[in-house]
Amino acid sequence: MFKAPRGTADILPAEQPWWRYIESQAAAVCRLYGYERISTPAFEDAGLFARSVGEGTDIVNKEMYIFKDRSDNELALRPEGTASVCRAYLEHGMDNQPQPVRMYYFADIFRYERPQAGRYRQHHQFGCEAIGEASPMLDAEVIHMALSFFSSLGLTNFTLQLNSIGCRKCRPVYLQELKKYYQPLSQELCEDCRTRLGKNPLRLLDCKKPGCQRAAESAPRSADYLCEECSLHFQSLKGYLGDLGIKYTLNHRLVRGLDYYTRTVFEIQPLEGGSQSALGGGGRYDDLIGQLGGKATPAIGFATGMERIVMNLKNQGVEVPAAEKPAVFIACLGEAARCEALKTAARLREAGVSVIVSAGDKSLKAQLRNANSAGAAYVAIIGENEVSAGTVMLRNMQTSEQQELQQDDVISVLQADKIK
RNA sequence: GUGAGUGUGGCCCAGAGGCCUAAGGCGCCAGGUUGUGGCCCUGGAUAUCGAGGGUUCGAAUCCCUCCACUCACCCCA
Repeated sequence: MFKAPRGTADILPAEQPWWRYIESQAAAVCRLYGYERISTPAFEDAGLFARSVGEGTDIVNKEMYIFKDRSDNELALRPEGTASVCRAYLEHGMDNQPQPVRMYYFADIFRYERPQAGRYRQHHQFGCEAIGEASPMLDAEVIHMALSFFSSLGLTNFTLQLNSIGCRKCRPVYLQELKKYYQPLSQELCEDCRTRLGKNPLRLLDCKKPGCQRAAESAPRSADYLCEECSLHFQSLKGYLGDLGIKYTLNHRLVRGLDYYTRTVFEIQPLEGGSQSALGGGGRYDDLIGQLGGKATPAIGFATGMERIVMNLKNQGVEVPAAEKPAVFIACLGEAARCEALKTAARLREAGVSVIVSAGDKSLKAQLRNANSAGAAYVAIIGENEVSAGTVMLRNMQTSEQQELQQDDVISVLQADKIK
């Protein structure tokens, strides 16, 4: 027997209400903020991710699904969403549109990792990007949007972690300081961190090993080394957030694992969370479009993992709208009735009524049982009597009342009961 | 990649060497008189006890190998 590949999951009908709920809330929030949907391919030129996410990151190093197609193109299933949106921005000359261009997406994301709670090899992200404007207003907008999305879902108990990691100008200075600080401590660091010290010192800060944690405590903070512009940007962002009544926690150890981030980085974490805590995260990536061959174009984005949202909704006992039940279940007895059932169903559906037709050859009792477990509001019974009279027996499953009706009267009864 | 735990019908699970030709619950199917659901009652189907090998007179139960899943680390959504 075949099984879904490791780290992938079927989202069964019973799970769909959560997904529908999340998707519709997301789309509603995006409408409120003027973001338009974009869909990009599930795979791209592998180089796109190597160049944007960064050669030194775990995502590119060990988590990408890379493959060659039959023409020897090196492709990768997307390990994140931002790179593709930026590629599309450039490819379609969106820099000619009024800036910033605001877009959102739902995307399947693929990363070759060992699965565990809240982590999958294929997962789904909802994200948004605002490309073409450097103002901290936009940072505030994206953060506000992310938070109001979670609130609109009914999630409480999460925090906003905020940091600024500077830009091309000031970050090198900071990294020097960081190295200077860590060098003498290198004996106390874990093996990974010792290599990070040379390759990607920012990552030293979010190592969870106790020794490294201690070292990180009193490490220099990026926010203290920002250049004039970055500092101003960060100050105004904090000001805007304050004005909007958004509470945040400054977290100098929040650095994020993708290389393209500049200035603002943020993460949203549930208060009582397992280890895969991040509900969502994002930040500014002012150099990325340039790195991909466009002109210098500032941008900021945010993404959230839908599986983790579902997890949190369940943990917090949030109720989501139930799946719609069929309005009418048609039960039929005998060959002549079967034909009549199909015709009746067609008529009802034309009127916009949802109908399940009982198929096969079951007893009326069995058909009613099926109707009950389908949650149908009404059952239309068509047997020999009804066929010859040209009627149906319409049974209200709630009240157990039933009446024999002319075909044409069925719809008006349903409408009177506001059933669709 | 590393470490730990688990693997019994569609699902939850009992079972700890012979009483297991594997229990129970949920679900599914059928019946409880002729064309009527939800509750209740009765009956039924569905398990080569993850796979392979070994120990033993005898293994779901012990040992080995493999596989899968879960959780954790790394990192993140």
